[in-house]
Amino acid sequence: MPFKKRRVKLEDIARKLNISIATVSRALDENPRVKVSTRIKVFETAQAMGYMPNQIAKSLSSGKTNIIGVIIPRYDEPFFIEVCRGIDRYARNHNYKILISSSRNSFEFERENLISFERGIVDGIILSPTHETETFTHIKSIINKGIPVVLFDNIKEEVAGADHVLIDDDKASFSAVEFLIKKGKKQIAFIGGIKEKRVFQDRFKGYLDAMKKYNVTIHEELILHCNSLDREYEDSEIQDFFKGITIKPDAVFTCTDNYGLLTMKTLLKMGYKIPEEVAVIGFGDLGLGEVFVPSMTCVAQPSFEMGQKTAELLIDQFNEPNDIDHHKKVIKLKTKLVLRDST
Amino acid sequence: MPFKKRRVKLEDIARKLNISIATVSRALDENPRVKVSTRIKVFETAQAMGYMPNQIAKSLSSGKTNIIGVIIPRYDEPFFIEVCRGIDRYARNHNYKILISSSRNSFEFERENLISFERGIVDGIILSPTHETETFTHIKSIINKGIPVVLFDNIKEEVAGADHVLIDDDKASFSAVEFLIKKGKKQIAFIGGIKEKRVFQDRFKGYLDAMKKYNVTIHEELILHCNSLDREYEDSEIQDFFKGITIKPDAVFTCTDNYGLLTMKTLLKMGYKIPEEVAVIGFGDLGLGEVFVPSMTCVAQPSFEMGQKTAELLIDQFNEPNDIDHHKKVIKLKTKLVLRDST
DNA sequence: CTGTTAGCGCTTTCAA
DNA sequence: TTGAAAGCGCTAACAG
Repeated sequence: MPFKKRRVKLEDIARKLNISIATVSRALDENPRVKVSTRIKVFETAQAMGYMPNQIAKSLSSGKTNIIGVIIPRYDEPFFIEVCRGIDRYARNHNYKILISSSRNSFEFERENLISFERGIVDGIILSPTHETETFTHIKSIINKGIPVVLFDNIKEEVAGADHVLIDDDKASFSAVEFLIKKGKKQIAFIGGIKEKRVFQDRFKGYLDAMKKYNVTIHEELILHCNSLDREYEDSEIQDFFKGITIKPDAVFTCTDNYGLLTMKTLLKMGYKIPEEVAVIGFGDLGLGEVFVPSMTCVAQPSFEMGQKTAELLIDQFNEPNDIDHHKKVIKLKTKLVLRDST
Repeated sequence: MPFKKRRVKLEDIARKLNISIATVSRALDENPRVKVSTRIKVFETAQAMGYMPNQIAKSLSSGKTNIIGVIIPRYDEPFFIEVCRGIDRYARNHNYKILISSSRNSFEFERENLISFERGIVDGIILSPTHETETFTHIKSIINKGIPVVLFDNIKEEVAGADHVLIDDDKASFSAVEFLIKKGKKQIAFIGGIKEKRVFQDRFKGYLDAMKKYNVTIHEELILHCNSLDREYEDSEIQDFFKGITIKPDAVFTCTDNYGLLTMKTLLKMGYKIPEEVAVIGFGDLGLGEVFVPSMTCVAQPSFEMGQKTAELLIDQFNEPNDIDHHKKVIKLKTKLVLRDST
């Protein structure tokens, strides 16, 4: 147990000033019912004595911690960090801090994190479910206890009582593939992520829909659903894929920035010219696409805004009447295709 | 104020079982002084009633929150995120959570964050000072209050009472530049970051030392200290630099991964062949260097380990005797040069 | 405008 | 082995 010097507390100020603790508390709260002169005296004394309020005591007594719990599937995914940055920005502007936990792509960790938040340390929770998350009772149970929840990104099921923030994955990938088709591409490969993840299912659907709508032949061989949860394996999975195909793709639509970059890397190494022989599109647009040579065309996802929006919805819930039972908003944010040199 | 269903508390369990709150508390604590049979009864009842301890009340009463405060200069720097991941991993394994704040490269924010942590919400603090941070009284003041602090990365001054974790920036860049020199490079450019930042000063020193030691001419023209705190500007700063020089570099040593990538991008666009005409080295090795074509040689910084180490030192401080006054450890972690296609 | 007092939910002596 | 009761530091209802 670390040594802590005894902290100055309200009582100390009160005693020194010969007034009550309550008055000190009110004064520091800038409560107008306190005489200005006392208020000033209190402030000065507090300052002089180096008073620092005890947030824990405040929280216990007020029932509010001003902390927002955030659970993301992983840290090493720029998308999630960017969302966190957005959450943090909005939260701080509204006097909240954020406590981030990673579920490490595991449903079990997700549950544990949620439960640990249930111990009263956060006022509300923002969560992006893992690909493993099939049931939502753990989330519903939290909501039932009256703890506000907002979900974002990978949502498999509507959870009554929780707001959702997402993008239209389906439409976003449809548009991207449509763009490739209109450019005259015929052999369009698809590189997606874990099949269990809703966002990847939707992006795949968008791809299929576009292909069908324009009567472009879909080659099973040109479709890859990456299974990797790890950067390293993604790399070899994609390399193996391209080495194994017999049809030469003239375009590749990929479901993350990283897949897009790895695809470009692999294709360049195999001697393809980008974009002359093959076009590549990434998904996310979290910065790297711009640096790569050639720079990568991307579906831009408004990650920072997504974070801000989730925080906004959560904080709104804090201030809402107690309509826990039927409360639910679904917000779809707009994506756009950012054209660069890879297409 | 969000609606919260009344939570089950110790008192409820106590009443139902006709025992005292104290016994319930002890039972749940697995205190051996409680009869096994009561302990079991308590556990079962708690479970059945859906009891969840109130962490805030526990903290108030125990004086421990089991939360570690982390202050980093920015979120959108993979290095810091990777360090946080390391901190998180170690912390969680030891039953701590982390509360991350960004100082957004501002000394003022750094101070504010620190002060807000001083309100008793964290048991200790891990901090990486911004480039603006010249004085350390804000940190010392925290330490004086008995709150354990560990610093990492950009440390300008020894702060009595705080452990430090860093790498040997000087030596790391010396070795990298030495490597270039031994490869026969003569016109070695240097791209560093904000001059105010200690780590960049050291990396610059390493460059200079290596150049001098091997009697390689240092061309002022080939030296750039980026001033940007923002990704976008870094890009144009580096582009402008290379467009402005009259001496053709045959190697570029850069002080971050991003500078390295931007350098490669710029040089490739200008028609340079990498590594035939010019070699490039990055600093950090946080993943992107591997994907780029050509892949980038990097000074690999053990970021995750750095995070783990800081967390370890902090938690050690929690358990140490109260030798606040003269306590100080400086840990230097090893870097290595990871060779890839850009050299 | 200010003081008294009763909590907030849990831990921890001190007694029994 | 258990219970009673005094805090932890602050808030807020109530009284004056």
